[in-house]
Amino acid sequence: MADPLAVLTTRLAPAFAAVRDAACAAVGTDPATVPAPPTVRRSDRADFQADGALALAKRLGRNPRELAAEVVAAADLDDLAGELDVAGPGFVNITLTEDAVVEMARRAWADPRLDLAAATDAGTVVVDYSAPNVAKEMHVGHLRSTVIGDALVRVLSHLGHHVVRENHVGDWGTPFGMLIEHLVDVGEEEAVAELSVGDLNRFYQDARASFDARDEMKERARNRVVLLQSGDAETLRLWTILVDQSIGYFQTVYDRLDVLLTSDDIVGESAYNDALPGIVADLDAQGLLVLDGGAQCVFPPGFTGRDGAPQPMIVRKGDGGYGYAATDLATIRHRVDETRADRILYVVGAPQRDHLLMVFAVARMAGWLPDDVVAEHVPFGNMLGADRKMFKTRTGTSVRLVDLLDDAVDRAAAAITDRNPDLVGDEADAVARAVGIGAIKYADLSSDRVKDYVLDFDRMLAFEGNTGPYLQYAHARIRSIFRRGEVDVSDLAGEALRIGQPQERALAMSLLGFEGAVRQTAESTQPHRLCGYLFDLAQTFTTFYEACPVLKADDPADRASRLVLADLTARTLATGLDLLGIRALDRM
RNA sequence: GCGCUCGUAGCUCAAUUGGAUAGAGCAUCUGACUACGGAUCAGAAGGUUGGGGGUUCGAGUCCCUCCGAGCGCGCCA
Repeated sequence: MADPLAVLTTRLAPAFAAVRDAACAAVGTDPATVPAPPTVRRSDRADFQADGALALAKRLGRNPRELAAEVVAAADLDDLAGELDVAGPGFVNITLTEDAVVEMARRAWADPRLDLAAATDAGTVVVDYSAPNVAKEMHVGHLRSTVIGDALVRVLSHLGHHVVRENHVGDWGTPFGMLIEHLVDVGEEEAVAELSVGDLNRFYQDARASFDARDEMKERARNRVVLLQSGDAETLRLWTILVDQSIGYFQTVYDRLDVLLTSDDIVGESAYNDALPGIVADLDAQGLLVLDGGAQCVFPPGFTGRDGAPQPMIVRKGDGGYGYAATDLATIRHRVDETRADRILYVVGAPQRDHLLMVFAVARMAGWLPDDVVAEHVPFGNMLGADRKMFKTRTGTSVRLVDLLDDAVDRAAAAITDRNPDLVGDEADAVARAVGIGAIKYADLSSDRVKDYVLDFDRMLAFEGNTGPYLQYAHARIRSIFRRGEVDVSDLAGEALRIGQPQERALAMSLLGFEGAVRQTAESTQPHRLCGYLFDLAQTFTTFYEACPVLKADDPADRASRLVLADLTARTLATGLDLLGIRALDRM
């Protein structure tokens, strides 16, 4: 394992346990009730610090420095670290030996996976994300769910989890009466032509306008919904046209976005239709169903509404139709019983929080969501315009996602011809796409997802600062070293690694942080952690590169060692970018 | 009215989930190098973490309370 955090945690655990046991024996406390994790973290004062003695001292009413000293005496880290120090109120400071750093970095370099260990608790994780609506344009709101979900899928997969992607597209409900009737009005060929080129906004708005303007249309739409729900063959055929055309269009967006989603991942709301009566029946059988105001509801405890009254979750509406809560419950049931999920992530906007918590609560009450299955809302904030309000066009409509992507790629293309005129033709186009799309995605991933963020093309496309282009540039620059030096990486296999210079050591230490960053990203479901790590790594590399000549090193052994560090840096950046769904470039 | 989320340098954001002296990038200022990709590096300056109180060895982080912004709260999904 190339993760010093994990290694040190494992190696220090016995010492902390021994100190805990002795201290407990002295005061007659049951050691089993006193946890004693070392809690190792990076430190400014040393390579790492172990904080465990502080918590232990508090729990047992002891002097933390004393306990820390006992830990130091009991610990055996001679092969990894020099002298351990007790510092401050009771930290144990740890500095790795040069040999230990070299050994771990070498192992990472020699391994295609960068020596990143698989998760010990690998299980099945369902990630529910993207979820556009049939016959409706994808807008910037879908960007966040799609991009964040995709990054989490990649990170979890890389850690060895069995990840099941699910795109819960909105392909059912009352709007389809209106949409199908509009399809009939414009004619199938015309509608297909409109939808296949991705003009979903116009189709939907025309349908809406027609619906709003004509009572006759409202009547037809109502009847059509009934036909749809009763399984009328002709209606289903028309509905399928809408669904297929939309899914085809969504796929073109996913391909442009470089996300993993395919049509195989689509499990529309309609897929659960047959399960809905059973949901209601089973809730009723369990005595959880309450008829209230004509609707069939469940009242999970702890949820209150406007006037402090209990908040209902409507599973079946007064008109007999099923609410989306019913579909969500059926979805959970399926994911637990059939998919055998251990963890279910919902990458859904923050406003849905209460709804999802209620669904989870009801699913637990009904026994469909066992205690050992984790259901987690992964909320995110809004993309805002320059005015700090919801990102909209001047006319107040939502911005088409594809227009946003076009804009980013155009700007990236301009920036690239400006900076590197040698890059032309297909390669220039490919680079512009990778940089433009990467910039958008990185901007979305690099700040804490629960917060709103302001869309700013100039900033996200800047080649300085915590941006996608900066990381892509850092990678390309390293690759150019190998091109210019005509270095064959495989020739470096037997070379010793040297980290005598502080910048060399700092780079090696940064490289060893990769596994921890990936793991932390998975646990917190916060991709910005990985972004922050990669940015720090890139900065550490440029500092190294400035101070330590690589191709021009005086000593051939230094040159070889630095090439290894450079190659490992490039591969770590490339792997990290890949986990974010962003392309690494060899030239730009 | 109730609830949720957010508030950190002039600007855009971090802070390993309660750890040591709150860190980066823009922008500003001072230096370095006739450049292994200058799309650079070294450094300076910039903070009462919205205000106030509390919890403890230790708080940007947890609790209470104000202020401000956004979003939810029965038959749309």
